[in-house]
Amino acid sequence: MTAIKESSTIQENKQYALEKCPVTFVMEKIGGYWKPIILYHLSTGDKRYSELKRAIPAVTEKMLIQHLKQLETDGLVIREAKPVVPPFVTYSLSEAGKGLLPVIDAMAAWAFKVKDGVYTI
Amino acid sequence: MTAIKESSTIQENKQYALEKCPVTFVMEKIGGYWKPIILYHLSTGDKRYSELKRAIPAVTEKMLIQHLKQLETDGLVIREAKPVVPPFVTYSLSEAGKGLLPVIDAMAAWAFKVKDGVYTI
DNA sequence: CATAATACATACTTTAGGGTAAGTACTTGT
DNA sequence: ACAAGTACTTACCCTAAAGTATGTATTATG
Repeated sequence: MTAIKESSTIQENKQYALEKCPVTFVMEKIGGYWKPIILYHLSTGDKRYSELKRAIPAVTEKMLIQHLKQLETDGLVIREAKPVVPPFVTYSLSEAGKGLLPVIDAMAAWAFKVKDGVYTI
Repeated sequence: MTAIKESSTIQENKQYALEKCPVTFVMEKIGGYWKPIILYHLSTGDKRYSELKRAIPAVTEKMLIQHLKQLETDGLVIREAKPVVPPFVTYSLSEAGKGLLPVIDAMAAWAFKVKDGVYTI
């Protein structure tokens, strides 16, 4: 249990995020490098833990499970475990998680436009 | 100039991002805590540096200027400086930057839905 | 009996990013 | 002569996040 320094700008900010700036609020939930990528891979349907691992080879197991737990805690993904051995766990998007798909889709659309040279960056 | 360790998963990943995952590619450009917030504040029109500072009180000057420079380098914002004293510098979205507005808008729309209780998270 | 498969957990180390504080340049106003 | 305003810059420190490596439970299978 690592104590959080109260004077961290970002941490203090998080308390008031929704009131102050909607984008800040979203960044609390899906900020960080891996979360949007996980959501993107779940957007095409339920995935087992091991399927996500294969779909995102660059992520370490620690990061994957950590972010899945956070996304679950934040109510964006749903974890379902069948009581079998070996374990069978699937992750899927909740309604709130599905509500974020326009964000993910807009990201993908922009990336493809860049790829196609629509924008010169 | 701080050397980047080659063995960082995220750093290595960045080389191949666009090929592998469009969302990863976008996260390279607007990932991090402050960038989407900056874009959000620029979405309503050009802003002077000092206006941005006032609009985002929680950000430190170092972070603000650092991210503005990165966004400029990435071709998402345009910096225009009038050669006057005191300095008069305005930041605005480039075409590519404007292309990201659907992403920002989708974020804001989701946040307001959460606020209105459309989703239970 | 040992290995494989799945879905994690945990201890420890490293690093990238963020925070603090101070300084710079140039001119106008008092 | 000194402060005030604007848009930065730079040096140093600290922490949160990410990476590495190993361990756990359970059962089927050779």
